[in-house]
Amino acid sequence: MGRSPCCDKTGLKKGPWTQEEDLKLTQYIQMHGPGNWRTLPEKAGLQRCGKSCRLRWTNYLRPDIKRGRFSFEEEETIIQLHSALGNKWSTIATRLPGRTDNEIKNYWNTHIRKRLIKNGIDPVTHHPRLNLMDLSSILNSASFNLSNLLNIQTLVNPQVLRLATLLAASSSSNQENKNLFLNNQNIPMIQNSSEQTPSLLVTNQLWNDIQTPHMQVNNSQCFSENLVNLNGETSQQNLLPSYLMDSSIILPNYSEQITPQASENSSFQPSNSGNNNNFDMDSIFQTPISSSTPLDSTSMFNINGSTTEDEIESYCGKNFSFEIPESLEFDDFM
DNA sequence: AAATACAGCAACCGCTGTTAG
DNA sequence: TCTAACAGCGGTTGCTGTATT
Repeated sequence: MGRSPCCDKTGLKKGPWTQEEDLKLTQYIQMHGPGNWRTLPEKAGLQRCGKSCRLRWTNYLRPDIKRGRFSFEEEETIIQLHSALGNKWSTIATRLPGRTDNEIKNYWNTHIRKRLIKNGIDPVTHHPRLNLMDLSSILNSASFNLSNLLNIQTLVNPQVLRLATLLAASSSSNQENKNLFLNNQNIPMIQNSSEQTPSLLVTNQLWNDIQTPHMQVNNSQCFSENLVNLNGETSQQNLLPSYLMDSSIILPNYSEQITPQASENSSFQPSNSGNNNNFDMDSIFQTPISSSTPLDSTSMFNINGSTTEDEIESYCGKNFSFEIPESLEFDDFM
């Protein structure tokens, strides 16, 4: 140990650089080249620590630095690389000539990240985000029997059911439920966020949404996008995470089955219209404005472990949250 | 016009890995 | 092999300009 920051030395200046300091540093490096940062300040006549000089040079004064607004191509590259690499800003910077890691990091945090969040995209995983109010706690309850839920597939939308089983398996300590889930659904367990395989989900639609944040998501079509991979190939895919997908499940056309009566009823309950196979997505994926129970961020299940209030609010948005009345008894379904 | 909130960004902090003596 | 300095990296802070009330 015993490594105290060089800036701890008394008499060394901190804070914003002046033009005079920039000039001194630039002139010195032009004559002697960068490096030897420890001795550089004294030789250059600067009351700065070497680290501060190095940062000033690498992030601002270097002649090959490109300043100004990020282009479409640059922003697209950042999103793609971040999707694959995560917060490896220095690595990302090597793919953007003239841009520093610090500049890219700042641009990500102040622009791209916010817009992704606003549009319901997790800036960490680059997947659409889901907030399932209280569902996980219900599924975690001791009285909850997963096998019963798995038997109501004719009543409930298969994808919703799938999500429910996923949550049950990922959050429950009940190994029996986990095994049951795996055997019935044949999809991988949700991964720890730190172990996630880097994903690449940059879409034309996403770019449009970033540019014009007015995304109106239809529940029945919000996950169908034109995907563009690094090779420039385009394909029609579902934006749901792979663990929520199952080619064996044929999704009904909800847009043709929604009835005004059902849409007005935001409670999670089966339709009484005779055909129980018809399930109203709107009745599930809606948080009624008139709800007397305000959304409680602490009760929202967050797959990706995001923490900030504004993110929670944004992700929940109007797109993908639903309310389950406290009075709901799953046994009533059976 | 003043106060406040917000956004953007430069700079700092602290940690880790590398290198030289 | 050990130690200290260097260099790099990612996260965070705080200043400044702008927008809003």
